[in-house]
Amino acid sequence: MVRPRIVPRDFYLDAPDVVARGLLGKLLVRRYESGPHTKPQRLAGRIVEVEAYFGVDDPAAHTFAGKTARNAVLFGPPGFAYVYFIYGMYFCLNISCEPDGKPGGVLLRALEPVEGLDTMARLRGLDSTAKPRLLTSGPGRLCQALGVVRDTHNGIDVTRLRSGLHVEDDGFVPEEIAVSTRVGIRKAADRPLRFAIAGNRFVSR
DNA sequence: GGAGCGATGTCCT
DNA sequence: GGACATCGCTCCG
Repeated sequence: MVRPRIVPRDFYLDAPDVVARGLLGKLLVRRYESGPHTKPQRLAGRIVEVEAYFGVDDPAAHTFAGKTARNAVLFGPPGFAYVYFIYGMYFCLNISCEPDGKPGGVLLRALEPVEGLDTMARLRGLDSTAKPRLLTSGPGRLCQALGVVRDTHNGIDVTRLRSGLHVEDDGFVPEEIAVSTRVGIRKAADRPLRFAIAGNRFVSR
């Protein structure tokens, strides 16, 4: 392992499938403050499952029908969080990629929890003895475990420490990447754009 | 352990 | 009005 370093904006300039593969093994880190007088805590998980969404020629992408108020972040510069509300209950987190003006993003689907598991369990409404797998295996679950919500996090820069949500590289490199089709979509459901660390227990489903 | 299904808010057709 | 990049519960094997 290397001294952890924040993943720079250049990393996110590439096409969604390239960025998606590259994100596997990186750490998603949240600086979480439970109250005004408590000191911030690090919540961190290793990214083990992602999906790529192309901007224009991908019918499954939120950006397929053009720019709207909701998806504007995906049309902006790379390295920003796109958080949206789904099924009336959950949030999902993407990171924008491609140059400014060209839409594209990567959905984070599962983490292997690394730091702050107790707090993650509490935020998920689970007992601290709950199986770690229930904390962050799934796009809605990982947002809940890290306290990621749209009001606070949509549009923030994940290449800045002060954002409170960033991605860092500690040198971990996955041995093998498993490729499959994306989960939970109807359109373009046959495209091989889901990537996961092969054999990792924290991959969803 | 897996299929089926209801909950529930926001956005665009 | 319908679809939705989900989850957790029930029921069945």
